Amino acid sequence: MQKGFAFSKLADRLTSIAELPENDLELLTRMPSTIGHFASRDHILRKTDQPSRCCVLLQGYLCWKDDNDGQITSIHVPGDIPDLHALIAPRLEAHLIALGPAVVAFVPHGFFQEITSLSSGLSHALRLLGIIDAACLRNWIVNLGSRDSLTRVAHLICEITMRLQAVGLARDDRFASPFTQSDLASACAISAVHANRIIQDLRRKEVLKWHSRTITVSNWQALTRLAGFEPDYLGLRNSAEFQCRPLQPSIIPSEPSELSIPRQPYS
Amino acid sequence: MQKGFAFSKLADRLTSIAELPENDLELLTRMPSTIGHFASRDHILRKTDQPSRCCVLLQGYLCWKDDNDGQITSIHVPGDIPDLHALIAPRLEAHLIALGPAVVAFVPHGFFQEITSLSSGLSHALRLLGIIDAACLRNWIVNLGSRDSLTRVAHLICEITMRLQAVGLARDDRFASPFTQSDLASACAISAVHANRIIQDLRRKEVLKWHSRTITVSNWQALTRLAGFEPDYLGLRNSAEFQCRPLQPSIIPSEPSELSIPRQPYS
DNA sequence: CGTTCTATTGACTCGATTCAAACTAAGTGG
DNA sequence: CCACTTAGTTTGAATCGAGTCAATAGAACG
Repeated sequence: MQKGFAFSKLADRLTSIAELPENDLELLTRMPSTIGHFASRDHILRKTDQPSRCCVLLQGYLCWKDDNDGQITSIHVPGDIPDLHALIAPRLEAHLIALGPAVVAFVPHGFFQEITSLSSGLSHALRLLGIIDAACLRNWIVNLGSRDSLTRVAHLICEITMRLQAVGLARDDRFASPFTQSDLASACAISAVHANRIIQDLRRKEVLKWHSRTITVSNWQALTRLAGFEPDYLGLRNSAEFQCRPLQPSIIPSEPSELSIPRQPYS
Repeated sequence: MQKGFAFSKLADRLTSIAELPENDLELLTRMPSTIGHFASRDHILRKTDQPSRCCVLLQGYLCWKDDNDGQITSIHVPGDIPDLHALIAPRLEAHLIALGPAVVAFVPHGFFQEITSLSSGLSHALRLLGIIDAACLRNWIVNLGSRDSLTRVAHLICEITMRLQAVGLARDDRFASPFTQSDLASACAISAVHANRIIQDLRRKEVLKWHSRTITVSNWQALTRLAGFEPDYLGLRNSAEFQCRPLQPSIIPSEPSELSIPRQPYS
């Protein structure tokens, strides 16, 4: 992993939602971090932990999973800081778990407190990050509450795709899906059996392919229409760039990029 | 409405989640506000608004309601600031609507920015407010995702009861319920018909009464057990006080208090 | 090369929705 | 103060989406 990768993934994420001057990016480069590699299902944080560091996700996926009934309440992609709120409220409400192999940069709380006091721009961007997380939760409530299971799954895939693209991944509408259909089911609050049937349905409708731990969105327009996906809530500055992309993603049949499918030094 | 009521409701709420020194409370007394009275179903904020003031709820209930499918994503009780996030991100994702008659104090964004810079304690408390809101959303995702409809309704009533009590209302386990069964259904993502059957079931189980726009929790223990209610996520400093209350709330058959059932100057 | 995890399929069951109708309470205006 | 209107609640019957159970097929892993 190249030097400075930890900070640059976070910088990608922050600039996707807020304009940051050079000064602020310069501040980010000083981010101290310890890199952690995790295998699928590993616990990054347990409900009982009282962390003094934040997790900046660099590769792979993490999720918050409810202790009691295994409901996944949010899924995180590279650049996210799933436990940013622990800066203010040290109590955790769920487990933070790796969905597939993941690389995490642990950054001391103190660093964020420092840059918050040094730069109003970064302070604003970090708060925005928290607010957008909440907006995602609200959107997910609408999904679970008001949409049928086909729509839910389609919507989740839309969201993940766009969030990956916001940090420079999945540019060709392909991305690693190391999570299982059961994981998907836990997120969408449906049974694993039903999740499987939904995915088959999406395949039959020719909007996506899901093979060998890779999802390929073959018809973005149809998928978003099916999902009723309106990405405003993601708060992306340049979301139009993705929405209005050409139908055929790329002519060159590229391999899934290095960044979307993490090399697996742990397997 | 007595002078200073606006600030004191917010003070009640903030002290329910954080310890605040006298200085900070003194700062709150200077809160400038414009009082607004709303009838049931009134829109306090529309999705398209770009407010420059926050809403501090003084009496009644507000909810965020999704534009497209009417899903209620959160319910707010007196002391709450439903649109606190608009301080950072001016874009709204839903409508803010009155569930029953409501009284709101509009407070300029500038005031919160000011007290945030003046007092680290208030800054912390306000951020905590936002984080607890998010924790409620997460909890609600678990509810919609993993629990059956009886449990959902029971859980919502538990949550509202405890949040009211945190700001000094519903002390006797009774509170105004000006919302309709359809509102409840929109929150719990069930049909209105089914909501009605659930409520009848809860009545039959003798855990609550719902008559003449008032809900009476007649068996708190049974209701929380039924709901699997674990109120940690509400972040209340003194939640044990409520959890361990005696089974029989109060001997004196009191009228619902003035504060829980707003007088209705608009009818 | 067997073990284990994941994906797939079919049959049955059940919770919840929908539709429709009746009933009740709460305004509104003559 | 009563007739009329409207909003909300209650009930029953038919239907459907999704869950559960159970068994098999396939992929990944040590």
